[in-house]
Amino acid sequence: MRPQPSILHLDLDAFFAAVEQRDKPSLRAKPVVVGGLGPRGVVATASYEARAFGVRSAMRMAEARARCPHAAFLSPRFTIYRRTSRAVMAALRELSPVVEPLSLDEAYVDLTAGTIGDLSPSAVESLARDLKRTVRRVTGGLTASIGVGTSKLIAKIASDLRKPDGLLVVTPGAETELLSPMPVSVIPGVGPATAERLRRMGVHTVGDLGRVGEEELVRALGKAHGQALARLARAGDDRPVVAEREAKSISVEDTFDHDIADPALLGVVIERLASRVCERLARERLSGRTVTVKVRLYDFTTHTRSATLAGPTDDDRVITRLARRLLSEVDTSAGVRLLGVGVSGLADWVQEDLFGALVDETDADAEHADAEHSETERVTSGPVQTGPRWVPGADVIHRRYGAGWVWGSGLGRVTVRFETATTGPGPVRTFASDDPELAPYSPLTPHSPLARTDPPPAG
DNA sequence: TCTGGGGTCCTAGGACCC
DNA sequence: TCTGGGGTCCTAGGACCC
Repeated sequence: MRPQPSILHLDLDAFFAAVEQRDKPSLRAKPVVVGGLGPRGVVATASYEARAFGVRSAMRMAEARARCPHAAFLSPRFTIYRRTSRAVMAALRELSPVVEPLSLDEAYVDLTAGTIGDLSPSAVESLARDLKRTVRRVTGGLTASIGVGTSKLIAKIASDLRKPDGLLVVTPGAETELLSPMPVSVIPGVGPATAERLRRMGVHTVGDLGRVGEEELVRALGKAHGQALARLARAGDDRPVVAEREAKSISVEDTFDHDIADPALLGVVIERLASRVCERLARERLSGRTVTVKVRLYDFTTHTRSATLAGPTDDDRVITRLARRLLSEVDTSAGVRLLGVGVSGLADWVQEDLFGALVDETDADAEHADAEHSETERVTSGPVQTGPRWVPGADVIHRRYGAGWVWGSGLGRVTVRFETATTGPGPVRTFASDDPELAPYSPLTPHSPLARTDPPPAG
């Protein structure tokens, strides 16, 4: 536990709906519901005026319409929300560089990392008041709720307690008193399933939870969850605020207005989803090793199928082909409600089509290449850079495969094909990962013709 | 016409290696 | 050949969050 209330949690009130009300004055003080407008849409955010009619996040849109027919129903404009969110996050970074966004409308700030000298409760409260004014200014009028305390748990619960447009600083030492009468569901991580299990153990409040032994919680909820809850229940939370967490996966999914059973149509859809994932990979200069297909059937049962390549890729053809194969492993004949494609095992390189040659049906060495990248073969220990590239000034395309060698780990092999535009594919050669002949092609070698593929910046 | 879309983290079993 | 433990990786599913 920290000695001072130095963790701040900020939450923008009814964020999506508030942005819409800001941009469309006619909607101000009126019920606004933002979410999917299709037959299977759900509510993303309801303005407080709509909440008065019982409209809630994650509620089916049909039900929201029934409860509040006169509300404005809007589909989300994420580009605008992102822009507004960036302005708020920038304002938070003025307080302290250690800002951990949890979503577009929420973030933690570690005030000890900033230049604020006085972290007494009264000083922090006045700082938070200023911050609310700043948020209002940089967002064009949006309100935020702020909680401050000695831990993430306390700060988050505190910001919830005074919503909307609220502010609560929890004095050090007052944490247990605040928490113990509250229902266990206030603890982030205690959802319906956990709450039900706890209820059956006779645990309703955080106070009850604090009286249960850790061993019993671990037995009931598993090691990680049990241990975490045992600590949190006693307000023992020393989790740090972590700025700049790297993405672990990228995914795209679509729920269809009507179930799809036609295999040809499903094939088209999976290709489109794979392409969208690849666009995002390219935009964020990432590539990944594991492709996952998600299939939600007509009855809401959900299945995933995944496969891991020997090395990372962002190649549309490779990902699409794999996604199609994974989809074929699921029985979709009774109708599919949702399809998704995701990529994980992300590598932080500008990646090109690893194993791209495999999808080239005219590839004379396809068989060889297939053996080379057998999906069960484990060769990669780190990011690799691969793919066909033009070498400036030379009439040659190099394709490189393999793994580990970029880091000199010696775990993998590297296969290089030399092709020329006039003679077509040349022989494939396999090198040991540490073969000095490869050095000129390493992305880590300065001036390597293969090190970068993007054009130099203009001007 | 019940139940979005984007994520994170955990668990459990099996493969595989030492 | 058997037993066995530890560690890591992979896969599938589930809980949870906003």
